[in-house]
Amino acid sequence: MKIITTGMLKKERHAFIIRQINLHNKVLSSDLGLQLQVSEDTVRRDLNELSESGKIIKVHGGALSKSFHFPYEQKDVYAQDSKKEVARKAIGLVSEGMTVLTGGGTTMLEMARLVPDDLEATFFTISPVVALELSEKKMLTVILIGGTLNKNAQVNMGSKTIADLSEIGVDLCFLGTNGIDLKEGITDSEWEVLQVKKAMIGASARIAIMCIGEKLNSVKKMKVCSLNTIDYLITDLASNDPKLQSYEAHTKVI
Amino acid sequence: MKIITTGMLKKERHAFIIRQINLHNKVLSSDLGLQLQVSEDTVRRDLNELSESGKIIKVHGGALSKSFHFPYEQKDVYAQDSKKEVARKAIGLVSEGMTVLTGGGTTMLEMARLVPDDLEATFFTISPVVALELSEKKMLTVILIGGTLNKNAQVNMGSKTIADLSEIGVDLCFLGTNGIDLKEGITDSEWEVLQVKKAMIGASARIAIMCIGEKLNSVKKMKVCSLNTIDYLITDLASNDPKLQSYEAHTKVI
DNA sequence: CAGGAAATTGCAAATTTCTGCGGTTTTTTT
DNA sequence: AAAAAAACCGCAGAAATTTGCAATTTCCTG
Repeated sequence: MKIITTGMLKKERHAFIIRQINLHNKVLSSDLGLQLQVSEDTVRRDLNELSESGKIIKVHGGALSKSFHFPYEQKDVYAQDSKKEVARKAIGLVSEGMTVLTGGGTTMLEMARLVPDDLEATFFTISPVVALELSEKKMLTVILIGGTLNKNAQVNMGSKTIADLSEIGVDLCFLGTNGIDLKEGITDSEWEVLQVKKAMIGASARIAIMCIGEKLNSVKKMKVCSLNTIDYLITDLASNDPKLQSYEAHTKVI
Repeated sequence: MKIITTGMLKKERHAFIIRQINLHNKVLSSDLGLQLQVSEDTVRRDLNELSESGKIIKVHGGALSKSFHFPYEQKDVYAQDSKKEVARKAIGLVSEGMTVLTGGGTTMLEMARLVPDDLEATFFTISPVVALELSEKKMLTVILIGGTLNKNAQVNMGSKTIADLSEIGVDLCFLGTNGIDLKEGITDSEWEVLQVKKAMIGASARIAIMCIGEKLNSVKKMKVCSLNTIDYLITDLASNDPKLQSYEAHTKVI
């Protein structure tokens, strides 16, 4: 990635660094030196200041996100990258002026982070976390669908959420899922989640399912909708991946 | 870009600077000196004034937009200790089984943190931040009132929020305020905020106002309600503080 | 409209902050 | 253990800011 910046104020550099860290979970002093067009000493001084005020964690070679958890196992990191890739592809579907509805979860959060700063659009969401992240983007209108906050999923659920969803209409809805299968379509294991997802589907003209490749061909207890209801299937896999071939008959694979 | 200006009054220069900042998110002292045809010393004095009145953020080399902020940065909390004391007193009003409604802001967030882990109660809130904090408490039911997320206040506002508030009824409502005065009662400076606060008051059997002592006897542009509407006034001051005496005729001072 | 107080502005000197560089130390890699 | 990479340290020049002060302008008031 090449980012050219000139004549930044120190505070701006700090903000830039924080953004880079939020985006990639880490930064290298050498990269920042090039991107910010300053010496690595200056970068290190910046990192020191940010570190002393507790915004980042400085390590040899650069810095890490404060919320960065050291990889417990390789798979976690791998999934993280996969989700970022899914998010990156997903945000490509959103264009100027659209009205979008999103659920919660880490993939949605990643997507919220990747919304371009100059995009003017309206985002409905049932996730307070996603809403707060989206509120960083100046040009967005963010509407939080209320309801009973589910402590595990950290999204709003329940009859109020369902009722409110039934009153809106959006262009595109992003949904995550744990169960997706050729025959059973989209499935879920929790009844409450199921109800909300159905309501979200009902509120949207087009539906995009986001899931990492390893979730393909797994079936949960209850059916959300069939594959034909889905307009886009967004995964981290390459579009020519054989695992995706059989899905292409039912939906647009991205 | 070349902008030629001559013979501007200070007020005009200030307006010009604010415009430039709104446009570009930052200004350089040196640029402004040229654009305004005044010495950089004058520019710096202007920036100092604008900074002191909280319109901009002055940094070495120029100034940044007030809305310039780091993603995730916890803004320096002003008078944090006082607010914690207010929060500590406030949470004492909540008892088992109650239904409570709260607004947003740092004081409310402090209160959310202080909710006992074993308290079983229902909290309605218009603040996603407070909601997420409350969701840490296992025994609470947390209901987030939806609406359009206000980027500055980080609370939900707008007609949807008002409508939803009109449909609920709670035992106790916690409200923060910037303006409280014996004669004018509770006042606020933003119309949208005013509407929401009125709706919150309408939804609750009892009203508790939370504010730090220094806010006492200040008046803003628009009236929320009179002091008699208020059931509790919670401040960080000792209950025998002379500043509080005159309020005791209208409301219970804590 | 004259006169004077108060506010404003530019200038220069003193001070502080910022930044890159060379030399040295520490950490990591080979 | 040696080599390489990254950090650290201190310094000096550049840039920005502060401060005091004098000159000027603005704003009242009679």
